[in-house]
Amino acid sequence: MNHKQIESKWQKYWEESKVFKATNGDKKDTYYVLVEFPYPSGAGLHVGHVRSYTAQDVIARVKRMQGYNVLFPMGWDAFGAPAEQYAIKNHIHPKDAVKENIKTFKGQMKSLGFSFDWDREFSTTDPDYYKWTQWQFLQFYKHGMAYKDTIPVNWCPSCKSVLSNEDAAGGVCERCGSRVEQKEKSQWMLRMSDYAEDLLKGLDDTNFADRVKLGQINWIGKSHGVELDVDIVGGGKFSIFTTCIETVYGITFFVIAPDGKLIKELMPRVNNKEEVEKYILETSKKSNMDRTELNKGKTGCIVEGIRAINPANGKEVPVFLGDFVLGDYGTGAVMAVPAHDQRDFLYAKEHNLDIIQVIDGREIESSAFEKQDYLGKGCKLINSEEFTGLTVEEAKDKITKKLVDKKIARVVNNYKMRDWIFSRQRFWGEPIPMIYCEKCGWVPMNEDELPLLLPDVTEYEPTDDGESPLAKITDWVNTKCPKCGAPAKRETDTMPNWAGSSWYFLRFMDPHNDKEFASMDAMKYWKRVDWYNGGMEHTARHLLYARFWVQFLYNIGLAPSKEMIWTRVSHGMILGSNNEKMSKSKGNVVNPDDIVNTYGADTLRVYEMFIGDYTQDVSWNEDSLKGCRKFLDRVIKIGNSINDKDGYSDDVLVNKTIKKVTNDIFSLKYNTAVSALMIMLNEYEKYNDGITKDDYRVFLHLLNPIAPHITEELNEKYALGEVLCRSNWQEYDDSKTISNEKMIGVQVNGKLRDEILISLDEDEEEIKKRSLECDNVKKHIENKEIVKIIVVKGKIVNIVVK
RNA sequence: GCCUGUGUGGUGGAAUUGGUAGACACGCUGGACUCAAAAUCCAGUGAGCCUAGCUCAUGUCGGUUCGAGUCCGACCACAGGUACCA
Repeated sequence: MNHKQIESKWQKYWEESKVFKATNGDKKDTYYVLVEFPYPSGAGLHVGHVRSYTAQDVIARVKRMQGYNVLFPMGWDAFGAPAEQYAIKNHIHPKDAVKENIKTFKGQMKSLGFSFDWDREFSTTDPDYYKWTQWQFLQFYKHGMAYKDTIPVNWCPSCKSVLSNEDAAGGVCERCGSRVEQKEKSQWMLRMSDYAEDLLKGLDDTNFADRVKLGQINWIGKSHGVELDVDIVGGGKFSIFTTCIETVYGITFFVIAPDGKLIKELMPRVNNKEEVEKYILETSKKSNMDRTELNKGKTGCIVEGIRAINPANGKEVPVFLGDFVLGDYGTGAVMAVPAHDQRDFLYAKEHNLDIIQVIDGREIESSAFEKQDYLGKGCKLINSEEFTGLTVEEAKDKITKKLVDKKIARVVNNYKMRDWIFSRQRFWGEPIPMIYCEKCGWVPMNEDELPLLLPDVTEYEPTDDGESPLAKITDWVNTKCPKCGAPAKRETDTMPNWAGSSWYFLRFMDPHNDKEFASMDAMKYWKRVDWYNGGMEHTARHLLYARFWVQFLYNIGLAPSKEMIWTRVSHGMILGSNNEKMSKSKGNVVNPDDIVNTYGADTLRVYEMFIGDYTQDVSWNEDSLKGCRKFLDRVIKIGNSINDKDGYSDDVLVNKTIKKVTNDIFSLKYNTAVSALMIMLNEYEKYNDGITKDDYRVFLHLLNPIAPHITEELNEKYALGEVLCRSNWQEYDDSKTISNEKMIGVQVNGKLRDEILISLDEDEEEIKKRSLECDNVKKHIENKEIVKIIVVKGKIVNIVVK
């Protein structure tokens, strides 16, 4: 059989008959299968894409056959740096490059037979789409959720350009190799930290895999502790946050962030201004990498003239600057207890500061006695006035209560998750629809003027001072203030790549709506994404952004529920045959087109499902691929052995396989679903007088979601029944999934010695008796006392002897 | 360092969740067909030994149990994420 012919025949049928079209309002139950829409790069579809798309396609196809109205859409996440880089190099408008790439991707996807509803396709770069991304940004702004702030960004002094964290990996500019510095820049921010608690709680209303939930929980990084006010000698105060209030009597100094607001306020009172300012400058030149990797916990500088009072015991201690304290986490200041925190310990040693032990348990000569070592071990406090002698756990409560009662402390939660930096100094992104007026400040564009289109230009390089390329286009930048009409300027930053992908799944529910981003009716109809698949690398950030976006829309009445993604699963990567990530430079890239040409789309699909555990990484293996082609050839061949009998040749085999394939598909065990089908075929091949039409039909049907072309063709060729993709999924009779007879093992003292054939309704005493009669069992129990005989129904017999 | 995941034949991987370890497939070996090769088909394939059988085997060392790849404790290795988060 010619796979190319068959594939194009059925692909044409699916396209023309619109079997995969999802209609809003259909009375059937809905099921929304989503796979992360790809970034259409110039390299074309990767075999890794094929893995997850096939898996989701299988789910979508089975759900359709099970009678659901299935939404299985596809689109393009096409804004972002790679297209812009390509445009800079080749002087092509990114829009044109994207168009080309989409064409390639779409062709490749069609050649693989994915059952997407192409009528709902869109790209994040379509003005009809990004109009609504901009509109939603305006809602964030209008609800006080978007604000401008000056924050440090990665800056390459030689390229004169702002770099993303990815481009500044290792503290070095990816393009020129210079050291990256931190530069203050005014950026749009979204108040995501306001949603930290809701994002944490919302996880209970999802069915995400545990490792995905954990990823989210860790990223949000909640810690429970105490915020404590600290008086400064001579007036004034600041606050610190701690999770270890039990160590408060061990404070020997405080450390404040060099990049925080506090030191700026204190500056007039500082005696060693020069030294302090030098240290602040040094810190600003370091990237985050330098701050964390180099001189761990040791650099710092005393702030002379400022001394603070330990609120627990009134003792006066010095204040330092240290770049390990971050200006934007907690309060930007910490209490230092060198006896019980390793970082404080190193700092104290470096700067010759006192170390006071307050928790008993072990000596602290060479390292700090930290909370992971003393918590829950019944350790007691020392050197802590009235709290001395209490256990750590008791002291935690009592010290907190005392300080809270004195109104100098508050019990609070802190989160690692920060606000979302929403500005990029790039050309190829959604323009932020804000206008700056000298008189009125930042003014949002009128909603009815959206979309704010990206201008057509030929230069995409950022400006010398790190502004977006849009800043150079004065025609575009200069406009009028929507409020007062005075001359004003547009925001020239664009949105991050994450913006468009934070709500695309809602748009798929109602993709052609020109009145709203999606109607409430459409969103209520589809309810949620039932099954979402994507890469592990997106389970933290993308998923968090998307959930935040939905929760915000829900809170302002524009989404039907707070969590709109139910199940989220992640696939493992496909590595090259040398077990390394596929990349051009390593020469281990496999192009799916070549495989489809040589072996056929069905072979590639079967192979990618069979290759191994779906959630784990696997490496490419051409030999194994050939084995899958061989399997399909045997599927074709066995059609020649159809006899004219009715029914199934083996009821148990059929029912068992239907059950296994169905269950495995919905528990991500595609590999064992395929193997169950291989076993079924192996059995069929053993029949002396061929297989029945029913045997063949049920087999083809079960294989259909994975290998849709060849199975439809064979089903048609032998006139076995209705087109498979329109047929009801096979049901099984659970009572027929197990045969009445079974071979079970007979053990003596846990070691297998023989086997007996039993029937499932056989009496236990009878089984015991027959077990003892086995020749090999007799040998092993000879001259021994039988202690007991354990019979596990339908599984095993174990004879315990002494 | 911390978090997460993974360690099973020559290879990819199974194992009904504590019950016959190695399903299924690849590879390899032998055979059939062929002038020959490819393709296809058949048989074998964890290691070892005193080979009707026995012993050892799921990263290492202990433990629980009639019985452990699976549970518990300690450790080792690899991969990914994260990083001075107070």
